[in-house]
This record gives sequence, C-alpha cells and structure tokens, in this order.
Amino acid sequence: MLKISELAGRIGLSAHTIRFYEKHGLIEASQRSESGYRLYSAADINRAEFVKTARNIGFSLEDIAQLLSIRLDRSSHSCQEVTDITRNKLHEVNRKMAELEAMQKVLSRLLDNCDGVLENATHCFILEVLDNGGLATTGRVN
Amino acid sequence: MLKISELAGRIGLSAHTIRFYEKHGLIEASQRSESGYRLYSAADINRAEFVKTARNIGFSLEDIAQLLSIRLDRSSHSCQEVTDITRNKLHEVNRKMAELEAMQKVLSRLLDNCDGVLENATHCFILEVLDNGGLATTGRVN
DNA sequence: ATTGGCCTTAGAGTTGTCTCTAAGCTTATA
DNA sequence: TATAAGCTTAGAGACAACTCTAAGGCCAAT
Repeated sequence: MLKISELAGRIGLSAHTIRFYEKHGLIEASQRSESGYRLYSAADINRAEFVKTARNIGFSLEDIAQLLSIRLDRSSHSCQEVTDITRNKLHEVNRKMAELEAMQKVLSRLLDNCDGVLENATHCFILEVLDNGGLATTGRVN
Repeated sequence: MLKISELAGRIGLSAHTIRFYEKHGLIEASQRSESGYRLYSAADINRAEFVKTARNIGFSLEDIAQLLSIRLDRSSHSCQEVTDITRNKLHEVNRKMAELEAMQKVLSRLLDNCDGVLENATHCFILEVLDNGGLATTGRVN
C-alpha cells in the first residue's frame, strides 16, 4: 500500500494532481489509514498508471473517465466504444494540426518575405501585411 | 463614424469581444457620442482590422498588443522586433505541431492494431496498451 | 407614448487542467 | 521531545480568450 506521495513519485504526478484526479473520479484509494491517509493498492496503482498513460497519449480527463468505466467492466462494453473515443480524439488532433499548419504557413511566409534587418519599422513587411488584411492569396508572394 | 455593432459587423467580431479587446488595450474608440456611445473613426477601424487579421493568423492578444505598439510608432522600433515576435510564434506553433504529431502517430497506431469489432471489450487492444504503459517502442507493433 | 433594439458599465461565468493555500493533524527522525 | 516532513480538507487562484448578465439609459419607428 502506497501513500499519496509514493504513488505520485511512482507515476510522475504531483500529490495535488492525484487528489484533483480523484475529485474527478479518475483515481481512487481503496483504503484509508487510521489517520485518514490515502492508501493505494496494486489495483489502484494500475488504474493510476492507466490514467497517466492515457493522459500522456493526450486523452482528455473526460475521455479517460469513459475509458475507465469501460475498463472497469470490459465484458459489458464493446471494443467499438473504445475505438470511437480514440477515433474522435484522432479527428480532434487532425483538426488542430490543420489549424496549426495554416498558421505555420502564414508565419513562415511572413518571415521569408521580411528581411528583418531594417533599422526601423516604417516599412516593415509584416506590419504591412497585417495592415492590409493578410497575405494576398492572388498573386504570388513567394 | 461607426457604432460598436457596426464595427462588429464590419470586422466579424461581436460587440462583446470588441469591448473585451478594448479593456485589454487592443481596440479603441477615439470618440464618444453625447450619450456615451463608442464611435469608431477610420483609423480606429484600421486598427481593429489589424487586430482581427493578426488574430486570424494566430497571434495571441499579448503578441498583438506588442505589434500594435510598434505599429503606433514604427520609426522608433526596429523591424527585427516584429520578426522576433513572428519567429517566436512560429516556434510555438512548431512545438505544438510536434506534440500533435506524436499524438497522431500513437492514436493511429492504436486504431490500426485494433479491429474494433469485438462484441465486448475483454480483449480490447487499446485498453491493453493503456494498461501496459503505452505502445511498446521495442519490437514492432505494426 | 410605447415598443424594441441598441448602447452603457462592472463584474461574474465558462472551459480544462491543474496549482496552491490555510489551518490543522500524523508520522518519522534526531 | 522537538522539529520537520507529510498528510488531510475545502476552497481559491491561474491561464486564455472569450461570453454573458443585470440594470439601466438612448433612439428610431409606429
């Protein structure tokens, strides 16, 4: 049986975060010591590690709550529920990537077209683009 | 001179958001009507459009505040200050992209290896990976 | 004159994920 | 036995960028 900071050290979360996860139903201590300290069993530790792994992958706390409830009673859930959660997450990631890629393109184009060595910014290319509503999409900028 | 909702319609922000931006020093109404309504001049509108464009590109409100102060007095700022802000943003975007790419890889690998049609989740590949601390990096999973 | 839609302000609420604090009890070490 | 380190709780605070509310004044049209 581990105490909270032992569990924390073991899985790489702070004790604060573990209590926070507990408040949200993700991690639990199946026992308490006489003085009220949380005590984590092997099963509790496994569960905590599951949570940490899922968090590392990028699942939200809400996703993880769902995955945990499936894990708790695997036989009454389908594998598809799990793949759905995973697929949704992947779609979300793809959406964000697309957004970031768009930003990346604009930012690098701005930098490519600005020598950035002018002593003052009276004719700064980037400011001009911002003033003109963005990079022209007609006509090459490259 | 535009009133707030006219400006809002013109640049595609809500009046709420414009007031919020004003509170943060990004947009200002150089005049008020007798009854206290905000009135936006051509210069105010340009500034608001600058803000909107920068926001569309993905700059944070804090970035924009800096860009605006350069724009306000271009001659006493260097072009490099602008490129620095832009470069920092690009680095931030690149960092986030790398994170998302990692997530993307893991998620697609999870999905690739799970047929996801099992009636129940007793042997769900994804749950097993989560239970075992993540995808093995040694040994092929593909 | 009344209605409805716009405007004002200060300030609270939202989302997600922590992060920290205060006040007080417990346990281990010197 | 004294001290430090660790534990408990409820609840506040942080961050970004909004989003909304309440309570009230203003203005144009019917």
